[in-house]
Amino acid sequence: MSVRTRFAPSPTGFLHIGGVRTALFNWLFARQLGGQFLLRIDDTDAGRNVQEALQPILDGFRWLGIDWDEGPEVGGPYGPYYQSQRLPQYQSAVKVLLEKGLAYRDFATPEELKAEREQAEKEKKAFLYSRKWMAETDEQAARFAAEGRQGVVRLKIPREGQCKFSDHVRGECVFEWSREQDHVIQRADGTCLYHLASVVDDFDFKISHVIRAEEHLSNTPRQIFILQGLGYPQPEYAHLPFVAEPGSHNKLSKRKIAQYLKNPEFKRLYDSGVEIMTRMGKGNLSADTFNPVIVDFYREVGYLPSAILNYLMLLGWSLDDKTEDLTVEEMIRHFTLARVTKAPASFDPKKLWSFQDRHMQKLDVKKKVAAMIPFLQAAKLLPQPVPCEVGPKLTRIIDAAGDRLKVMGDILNYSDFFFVKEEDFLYDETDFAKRVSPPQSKDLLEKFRAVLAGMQDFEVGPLEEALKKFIEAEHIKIGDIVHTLRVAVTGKSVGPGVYDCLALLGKVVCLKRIDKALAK
RNA sequence: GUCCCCAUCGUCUAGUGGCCCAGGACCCCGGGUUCUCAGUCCGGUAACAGGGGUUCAAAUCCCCUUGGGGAUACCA
Repeated sequence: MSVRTRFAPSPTGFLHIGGVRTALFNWLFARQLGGQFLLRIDDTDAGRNVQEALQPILDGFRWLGIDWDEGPEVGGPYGPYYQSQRLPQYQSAVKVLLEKGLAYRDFATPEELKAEREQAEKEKKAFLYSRKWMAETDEQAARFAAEGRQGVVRLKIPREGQCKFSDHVRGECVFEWSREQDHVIQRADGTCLYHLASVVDDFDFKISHVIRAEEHLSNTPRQIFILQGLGYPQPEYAHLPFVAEPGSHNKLSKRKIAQYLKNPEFKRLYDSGVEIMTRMGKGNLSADTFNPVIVDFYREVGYLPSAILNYLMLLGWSLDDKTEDLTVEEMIRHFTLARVTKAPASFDPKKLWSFQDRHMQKLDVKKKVAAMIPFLQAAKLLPQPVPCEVGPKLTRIIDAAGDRLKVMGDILNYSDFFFVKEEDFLYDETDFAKRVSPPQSKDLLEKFRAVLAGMQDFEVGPLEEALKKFIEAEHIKIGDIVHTLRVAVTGKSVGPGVYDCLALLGKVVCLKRIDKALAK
């Protein structure tokens, strides 16, 4: 039988980082074994705008390179893949269970149930429904209905014995049937509940391995009861520990974003993203849709999908005692359920940052150029379409900026002065006051301007040579002139090497800006 | 409350009875290199939750305690 795994997002409007980790493990597992990975949409209670709320999730997966063989937008032989469109399948499964006596119609009111529950609590006993309003025959049902009661369908869970199953992460699991409730599988209005739907879907989609978050571990017995009742084969199970909040073992939640922003490291990551967005004129952001718990954040700011995947993979999984960096191909090759950790792992923004850093360092310049152009365009530093001479120039700029570019959006921090029109060129006032304003700085700048003006070959090598000669002649240290020079031509004190800046700016622009600085 | 799961540096982890007075990575702290920043190089701090067993030997096995999480919904 071929390996088939699935991930079942509900259309919430955004892709959560913890969900990606679960999806990633499913995807890696299927890809390694040459199987299929599919997406099923849990939209049973979402109502309208499903498509709208689903789009960011699909976009997120596509951006990350997690592709699905069956599901929304790609279809597949076992569809529909939306739970909201599968009610007939669920209802016929309920009918089978009813016919086999493995489920029953129940007419208890919520109040009656609540009373039983409270009674059990008072006696410090585990609650177990008395089945007082259980209708096993049509007559009983009719009698209850005549009283105006609404009927639901419940599972008739055995009250003795054990449910045993094996889990790839947890090992052998044993649960007492007597601890299970007679869970409702169908509401009075005929709609069905998650556990039933999930089991039916997994069977219809021929899912071989159910790889999901550990919160479903204790739901597994009731699902096994359903699938056995339906005569389905049992899939393999693997329950993954969840991704926890930064610095705690609580499950990472999209609702607690405000709280996470109080974490300094999380905040820093967030702020760096906001800064880049602001430069692109997208500054008015809501933390509900733009923050480091949501995948869109990383796409917008220009992270590398491979870095995120690499980080997420090592959250609850390891290859050995030293391997950290893996390409996507290596992830697929090495992944194994047996090496998944049992304890929850907390999300560490700084560590993610360090993966991004290393993946970026290994990335080919050509790819950086292609990826950074849209950022420059969004910040209105480059026109659309891009003039052909920009390619080589941008390549040199990116080379010069080197490892300073941590994310694609960083190009805006290191290259604006290369692209800005002369009339829009501005100085950072603090840097200018410190590095250019002092009279001795201006003197040196003026003298060095003359040297630059006399140069023919305005390239890195000759520029460096000229500057070295200059400091020797003036009996100064390199630091006495280089900072002044940098601020004069780039407007700020931080950036690529000065010789690179000078050469890339070109003689005309450099002289113009030095004059502007001297006149200021 | 009841049932189930989990527990190694601040964080992610290696460790499946002797190779571990516990290894790697991130962070942090020193120092070298460099025109700034970034990077890079060298070095450092830092953990087996606690208590009982079992064993010649325990981070590793067992029990208890503690702490955290999950399930107990006509949520998914």
